[in-house]
Amino acid sequence: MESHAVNRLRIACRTLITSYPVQDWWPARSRFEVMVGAVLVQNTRWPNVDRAIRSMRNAGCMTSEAVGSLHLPGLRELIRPAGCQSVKAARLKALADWINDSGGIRRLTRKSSSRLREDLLKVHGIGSETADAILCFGFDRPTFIADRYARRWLGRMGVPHPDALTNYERCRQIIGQHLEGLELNLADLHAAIVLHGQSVCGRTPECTACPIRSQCVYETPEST
DNA sequence: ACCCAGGGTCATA
DNA sequence: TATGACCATGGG
Repeated sequence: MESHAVNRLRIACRTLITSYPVQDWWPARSRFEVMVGAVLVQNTRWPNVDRAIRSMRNAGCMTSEAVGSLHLPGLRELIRPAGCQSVKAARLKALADWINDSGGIRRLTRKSSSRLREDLLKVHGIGSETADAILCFGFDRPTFIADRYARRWLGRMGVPHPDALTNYERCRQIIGQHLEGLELNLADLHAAIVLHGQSVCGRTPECTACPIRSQCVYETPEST
């Protein structure tokens, strides 16, 4: 990517972060709760996830030990509001088993980010995006989350590399490289990108109320 | 009565 | 490797 494009991207990132309420965008009381939320939020709206999380809290099941020793039907019932109960209950089980077999979350904290990501991807039900969300918000590791919102937004920013917009891993690699050493809070950036995508740039190409419309490729020169 | 969301897996071609 | 069905609830 050309240098001025990278520079434009960097400025847009900062503008985006300061334009949205990114603090505590991911509400969670523990690392484990972040991980649970990351699984439950797969293809699901947060309000539904919140209900499921609360019901797990109320049942005293918001620990890897509790989830590990809970019967599948019971867990399925607890997380029902988040949808896809059967699938997600099994995934939470797999997650809890992995944590417990690894000697707890404390132990996992010592791993390097790349190793942690590798191991997360081995857990059945945790793909690249969920792994990155857990790394970023659960373990406070700087990680660029190349989800659909991000890729769509990057397209609007005029990111030229075609591979960077279709493939998740490619996007994470390429963009992560470009944001290297920019002192950006990538958790805040992800929050801002999602909030941005959900508010104004989610479905329409026009960015009427968009805080970064001056950098948006859909904002043609003749329309201003 | 649709459509879709802060995805991932599995079965096909 | 690249699509498509499937999971399933709640909100628009």
